[in-house]
Amino acid sequence: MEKSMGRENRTLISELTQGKELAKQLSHHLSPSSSLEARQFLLDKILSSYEKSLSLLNWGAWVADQPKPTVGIVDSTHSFAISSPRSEVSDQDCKEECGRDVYKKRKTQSRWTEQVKVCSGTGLEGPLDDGFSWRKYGQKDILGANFPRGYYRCTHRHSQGCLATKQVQRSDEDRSIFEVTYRGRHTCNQASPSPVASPSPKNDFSKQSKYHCKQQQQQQNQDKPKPTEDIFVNFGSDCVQVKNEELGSKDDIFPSFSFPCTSFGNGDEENNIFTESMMENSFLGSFSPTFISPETSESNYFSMSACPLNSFGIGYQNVQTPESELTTEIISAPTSVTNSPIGDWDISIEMVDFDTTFPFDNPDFFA
DNA sequence: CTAATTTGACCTAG
DNA sequence: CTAGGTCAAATTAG
Repeated sequence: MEKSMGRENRTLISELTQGKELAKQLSHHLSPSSSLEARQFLLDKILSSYEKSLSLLNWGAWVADQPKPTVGIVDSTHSFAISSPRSEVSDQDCKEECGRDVYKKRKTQSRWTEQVKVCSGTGLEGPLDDGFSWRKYGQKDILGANFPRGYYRCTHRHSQGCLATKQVQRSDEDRSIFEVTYRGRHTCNQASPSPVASPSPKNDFSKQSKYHCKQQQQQQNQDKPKPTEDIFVNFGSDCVQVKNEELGSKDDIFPSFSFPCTSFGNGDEENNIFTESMMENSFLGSFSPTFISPETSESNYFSMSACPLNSFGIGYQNVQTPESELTTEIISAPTSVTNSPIGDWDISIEMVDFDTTFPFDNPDFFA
């Protein structure tokens, strides 16, 4: 256990350090003479670093019961976690017995939205698989939306009382955009949430091999008869955007994260073993840490940290939220990444204790 | 056979 | 009252 923690810490430090240096690089490029691309590139890298770091903090620190008030994201995340700490847990208990109580709690549950864009355009789209087993329990036509919304809950709801649920809906006009809203956290012990390392036993898609399998259940529209075959989507061009939202609160605006999993540049690599399974464990603040087994968590860390890595800024375009209707109150600060990221991330930076003493020349990075 | 999905009824919040 | 979310019986898939 400590081993993984150590590794994690190192990764964290490494990421932060990198972010710091990148920021310095960026400062060099602030002069108008610098190329915009260079700046974009740096920005993207910085964001990626922070994102990764934050995620690590989320899991590692929190599980270890260490309410680090570090960064904005963490903070905001944390807040929803505590917004209904025991209610979620007790709910599950009560749920079985009290039955209809669910409706009430619905409101208090933390949730966050992940926007998945599949740029493949091959016609076969499917939401990314987050590594958990979901079971569809409902579908609803949503007002103003052309596509129905699918409701999923964790398969282990009964066996382990896992309350995690998610909703999947795809954008009206942009069929390539899926909005996945997660609710609650997984309290179950899933075999191997990270398909990257080990494919889940039940879904053994050998054809999807090394790539992260997105054998997501078909949460589809009725035009598609049976997408069972391959919902395999071309990864090279997936973009995932994650938004955190706390119900009712708007001050913890944490801008959406963009994970340009675009393999960009180097053509088709298999390098992009990305998954969008990151947010899974972000909200465990309120749950007993026991539900995560060391090994499980470890693999989680892995898949998560793998994601934003190759985000080279150049080919990057922010998958901004379709101005249409992104469900409720999704924080609309999507352009932050390209437009004014620093501003939004400002808090993060200072809280992380940016070391301003570092000399402005780092040979390490840049080009 | 078991497990997952479908689908309309039901329930709640706004 | 309406829209969104969930339940649960019926159906389908593995």
